[in-house]
Amino acid sequence: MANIKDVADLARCSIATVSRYVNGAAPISVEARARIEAAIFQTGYRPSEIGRSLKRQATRTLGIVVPSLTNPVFALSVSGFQLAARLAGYHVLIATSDYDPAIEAAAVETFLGQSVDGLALTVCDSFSSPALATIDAAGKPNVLLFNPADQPDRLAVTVDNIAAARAMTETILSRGHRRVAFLAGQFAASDRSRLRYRGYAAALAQAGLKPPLPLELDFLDTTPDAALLPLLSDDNRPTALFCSNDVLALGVIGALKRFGARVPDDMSVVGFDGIDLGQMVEPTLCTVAQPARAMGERACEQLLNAIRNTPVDDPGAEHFLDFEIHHGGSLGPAPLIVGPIRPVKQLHPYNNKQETA
Amino acid sequence: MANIKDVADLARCSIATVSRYVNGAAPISVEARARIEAAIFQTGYRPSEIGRSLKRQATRTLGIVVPSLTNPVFALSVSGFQLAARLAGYHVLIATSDYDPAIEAAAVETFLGQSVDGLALTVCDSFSSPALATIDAAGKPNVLLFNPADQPDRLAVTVDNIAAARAMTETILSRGHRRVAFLAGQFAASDRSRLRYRGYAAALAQAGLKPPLPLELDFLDTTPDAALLPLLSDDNRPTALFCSNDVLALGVIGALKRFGARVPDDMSVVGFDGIDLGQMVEPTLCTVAQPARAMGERACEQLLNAIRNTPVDDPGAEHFLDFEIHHGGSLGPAPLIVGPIRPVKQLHPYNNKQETA
DNA sequence: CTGTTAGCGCGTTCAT
DNA sequence: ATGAACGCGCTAACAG
Repeated sequence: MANIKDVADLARCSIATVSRYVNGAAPISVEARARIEAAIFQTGYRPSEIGRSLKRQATRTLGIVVPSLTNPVFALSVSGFQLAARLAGYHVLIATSDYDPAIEAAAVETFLGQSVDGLALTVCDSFSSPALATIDAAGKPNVLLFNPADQPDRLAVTVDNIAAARAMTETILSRGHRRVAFLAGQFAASDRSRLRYRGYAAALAQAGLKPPLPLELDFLDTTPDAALLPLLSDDNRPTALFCSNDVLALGVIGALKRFGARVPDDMSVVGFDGIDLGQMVEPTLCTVAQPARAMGERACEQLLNAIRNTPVDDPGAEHFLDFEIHHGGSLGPAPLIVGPIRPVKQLHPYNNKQETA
Repeated sequence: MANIKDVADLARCSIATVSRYVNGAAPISVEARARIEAAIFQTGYRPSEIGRSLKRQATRTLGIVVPSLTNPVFALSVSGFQLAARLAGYHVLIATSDYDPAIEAAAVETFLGQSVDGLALTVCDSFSSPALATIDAAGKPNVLLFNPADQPDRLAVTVDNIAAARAMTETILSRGHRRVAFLAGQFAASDRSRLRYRGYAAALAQAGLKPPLPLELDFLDTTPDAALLPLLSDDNRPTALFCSNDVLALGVIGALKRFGARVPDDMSVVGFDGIDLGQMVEPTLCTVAQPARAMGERACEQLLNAIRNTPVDDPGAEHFLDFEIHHGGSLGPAPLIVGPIRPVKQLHPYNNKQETA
């Protein structure tokens, strides 16, 4: 790989002149300019960002850590973050934590070692995050994405999860449902899930109903069928299920269909996130949508402000974006007669390899 | 941010000793070791990867560019790539091209400037990719992911798209279908789509059928409903639709349901990719599954081999992984009576904002 | 307009 | 076992 000296030698000038040309930092004589251009073309020279970073003491690189890339809501937020970063001339390093605080912390260590200029992260629990502590100790600009702010001066881009879940629960209740269960995928590992449960519980309480405990479904490689069975086969089964995210909700709807239950006639199901695929299925998924892409973009802007120390009206405040209730077909009126739901087909895992071609 | 000299001063030793301690490169006296450890703890010192990279002339960083992160098949492959890289002690830079060859090329420029040690990429068309040309010119180790190899000595991790599409088409034909259409999302911008069409066309031809031209559906912010109308409302409409990817297939199934058509009774639909969500909906999506996560991992391994110049039995060969036909419920037998399909509801876009909370 | 030089953080060679 | 010194690629301050 050619370096600046190779170009300078070939162009018969000093490296300073080449640098000035590359950065447009000062006027260059036409002859020198021509020789430099030729030399750059000949050598295929490309300035080394790592050399630049060393000198500049800044990398123009941001880090972002999310629980996973396979949940569309995170993929979308990363996408927005990346776009905003690129428009501002920044690069992005991405890490996934797999909902593990230890991996979170390791990713942060990595990023600090890489000298990123700032860091966005969606952690499991912002109030007890070793990763966040590490960043603070290092004094790196940072912003939370989806998580609530754990300190008054913490930057955070999120929606009001409690209010959102409360609004959604009220919507469910308005359709006549009185037995509503809350299902969570990663309850222990997600402060969002817990906030949403609080909103749900508050709405139920206000309606004079006693909120049941959340049902935690930790299904990864299998269907949620087995875990749902006790809940569904009860004589006093719920008539509506509030799932803490859309991926979970779609899985639950699949299970219900396999059980021979109709959605929403026999059981209503709602989700949270507003992923695109929820609007592509029938019935469409009733959910509370977060503007995930915009949130990623906003997080990036906030972070860049912090890095550049841009004065803002309301520094270090929690940044709430609006959510939207999507009235999909998966939420219907409470059924008049309710019976237990039991499997009619044999349970089977998702990844059923039925034939190899 | 503390640097190695700060630590050395505090520990009353030279930077060389600190370096040796940090890298475990040579034995250190117990007293010095203790002082260094204390100093590191006190200062919060973290070795600068950028300093190391400058010295080492290698960054232990890989780049990967994919069309988008919001298509689960790419998100999954990136996830696998990332995992394999981390296990090998490498970091990963990710870029998305949005199916634009110019952005692809720009991403490659960026990565080269960042001095990544190697590059994995899913390009629009490997046979006419400026990005690929740039990498070759720079002599950077690289591997194609999902794309076919454009040269004999190109590393590529893919499935045999032609054979896969052919097998799937034969499966469709075996159910009695005689009019099968091919729908592509990004036909022009995806060499995979075109290969799959070739496999499809070959299977039809072998069955004595004339393959119709592919129908290109470039729907991003709207439903495919309008674009499908001419095809579906024809008296001689197809009885099965081969979609070039799963996201497209799910969108098409949604459109059919909105039209009041039943899948698979009135129309069969199959996809390509094998995304998880395809198995969560009812009917489950019949598709040919690629091991996307494993492909990402394999691509990473191949790339690392190339970087380390590991001798391999079959260097620079196209690397085919096995695909699998997933027999989902969306493929049924050809209907006995076939009538045109026309909309029963009003068309509406996906992102119908029905209420704001 | 151009060249010389110092120094960013680090690993390493060569002494000791 | 330890330290001094160089250089990786680059930019900026200074000198001309």
